[in-house]
Amino acid sequence: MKKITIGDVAKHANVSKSTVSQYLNKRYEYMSERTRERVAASIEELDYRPNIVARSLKQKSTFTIGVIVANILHSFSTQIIRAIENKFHEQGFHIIVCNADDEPDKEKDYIEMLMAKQVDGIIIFPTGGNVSLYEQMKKSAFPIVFMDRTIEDIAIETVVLDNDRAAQLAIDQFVENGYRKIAIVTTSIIRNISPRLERIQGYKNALERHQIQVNPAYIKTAEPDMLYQSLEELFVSEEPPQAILAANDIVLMEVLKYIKKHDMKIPEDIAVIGIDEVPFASFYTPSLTTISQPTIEMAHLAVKLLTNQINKEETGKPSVYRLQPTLIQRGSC
Amino acid sequence: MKKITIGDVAKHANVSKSTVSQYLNKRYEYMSERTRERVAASIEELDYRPNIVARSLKQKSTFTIGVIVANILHSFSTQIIRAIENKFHEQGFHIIVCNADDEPDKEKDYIEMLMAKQVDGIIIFPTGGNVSLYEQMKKSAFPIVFMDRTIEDIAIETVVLDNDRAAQLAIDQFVENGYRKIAIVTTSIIRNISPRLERIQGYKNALERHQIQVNPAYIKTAEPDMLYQSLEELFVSEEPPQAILAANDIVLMEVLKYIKKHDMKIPEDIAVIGIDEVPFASFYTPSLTTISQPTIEMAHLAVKLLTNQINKEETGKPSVYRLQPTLIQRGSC
DNA sequence: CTGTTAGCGCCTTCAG
DNA sequence: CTGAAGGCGCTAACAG
Repeated sequence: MKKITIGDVAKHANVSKSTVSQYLNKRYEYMSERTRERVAASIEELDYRPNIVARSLKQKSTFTIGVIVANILHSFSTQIIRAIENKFHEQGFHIIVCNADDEPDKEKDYIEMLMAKQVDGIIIFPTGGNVSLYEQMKKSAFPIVFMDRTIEDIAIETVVLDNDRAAQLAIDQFVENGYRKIAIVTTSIIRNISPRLERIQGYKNALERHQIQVNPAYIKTAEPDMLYQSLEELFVSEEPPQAILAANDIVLMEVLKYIKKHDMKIPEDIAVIGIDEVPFASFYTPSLTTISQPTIEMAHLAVKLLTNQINKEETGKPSVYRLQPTLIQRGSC
Repeated sequence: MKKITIGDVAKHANVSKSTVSQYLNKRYEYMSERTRERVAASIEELDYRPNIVARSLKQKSTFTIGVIVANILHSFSTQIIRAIENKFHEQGFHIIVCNADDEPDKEKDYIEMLMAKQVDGIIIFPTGGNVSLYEQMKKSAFPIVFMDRTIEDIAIETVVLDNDRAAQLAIDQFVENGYRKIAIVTTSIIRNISPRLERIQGYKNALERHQIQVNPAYIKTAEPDMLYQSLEELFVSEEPPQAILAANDIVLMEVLKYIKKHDMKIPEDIAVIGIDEVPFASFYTPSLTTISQPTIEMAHLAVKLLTNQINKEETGKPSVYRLQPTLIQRGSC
């Protein structure tokens, strides 16, 4: 099964390779009607398929985009990926998805691999552990946009949620419903991941605004497998909270597990709000109040920004885009 | 920002391009210690990155695999993709994921695109709508393995669940718990998608085995957005079922929505078992009994089969691999 | 041990 | 309108 090439088609159609190439690129002005038909027929007959690798080598564009997510286990990542893929597919681009697993080393490998593969651009949920690499990419004008997390002091276009506001929306909702002992729990902040920090800050800001004293014991951060223990600490304390803000979907699920295990009632024993929409929110019992991210918009914006960079369309706009979350009121608060 | 190439490195290090190439391919026997160091230094200094596209053109291998899922909305797809990605990543392969959205035309486009991109192989959840294309690929010895669905009369290696057994496990569980009026609901079978057919068949087989009459009204199939209506028909009938087998995760969620909306109690009013494990199964109230697919094993097997094909290792083994499901007993039945 | 030489398959001037 | 020629960046003989 020898691969058939443009040369074979040319021979078969009795024209030169360049004519076939013209045909492939739809430059029909450059050939007679008859030639065109002959070429078309030969392509059909030989079942010829152009080799995109060869074309890419020549044209310096692979029509492929890399997407590196920090952690694919978040439903947010999955949703964003889906939306990005849809959008790029419309434009004839493929995407390669990589999961850095929150490990800067993996992230570095992926970035280098993707660049070696000559992808036309990268959308990345940065771990934050490769600042000098980011800078280098930026300097070499490689198209890149950050998603979900901001990295300080780097002028790279970034699309994130207004995390402060997300937390405040949740706290407002709690306070409106009469809760004052409110905890927030989130996954580990040892690497200063911006959305987590910002959500905690938003939590504090909101409490202050409502003149509620911030109780440090009500702020819990831990790796996913330590979350159960953190919750235990929260609830066996002298003054357990009456409400919990789960700062992302993974935390939310851990919270729900804990609550079920200890036979507590939502919202009577404990009210909960989760940031990130989860597929079961609407039919869980009780239904779950959540703060949802505008994933589609975020994805589309990121795609747009990246596309502009690829096409070298200059934009004088600001570099960090914060999109607005929405409170979806349901039954858990 | 000119791209720097192997030639630049060669010049900088005062050696020939081929020596640099040798170095890149770790054939250090072919050069002196000093040369090696010089090359290494130059690469470092120039921040050189090999161009994989050029290499691929020469070597006829892109170290990239295409994965086309029929419908990415199924959690099963996501799980499989994750496992496939992990496995291939170990071997230095990238994967490109495509979502055919259950549309044969999209599937066709993707297959052609991936082949044009010279991927080394494809794993595909076939829609079933492109038989002649499948055959053609098979004939040209292009590495390919099917997943999740069987296609008749095509000798392509296929990894699927033992769907008959999956349904039987569920029915056995229902019957053991005293249920006899058991319904099955699944997504549309107009395109003869094998797992759906097989699950229905397994359902029938099990009922027969238990000497329960098969009631056609208890077998419902519909597109996702028509599922609600199908459930309505099921429950407003003269003799509503006491138990429902949800044949996949999407159906399960619709069932749970319906049940919640109508304030029914699980399992008192209606028992339910779902095929496919869902993330909230363990902490839903009640916890959900499910039939889980061995996703990791399935993915690894598919990867292995594909890898063998890529390496042209002949296997005389059978062509359809049916892996075993597991019943996870919880509280919904 | 190192350099020279041909391509891989395609695209793109540039003559004819 | 069509064809010849060169080159994208890298690899792989094959000489030296």
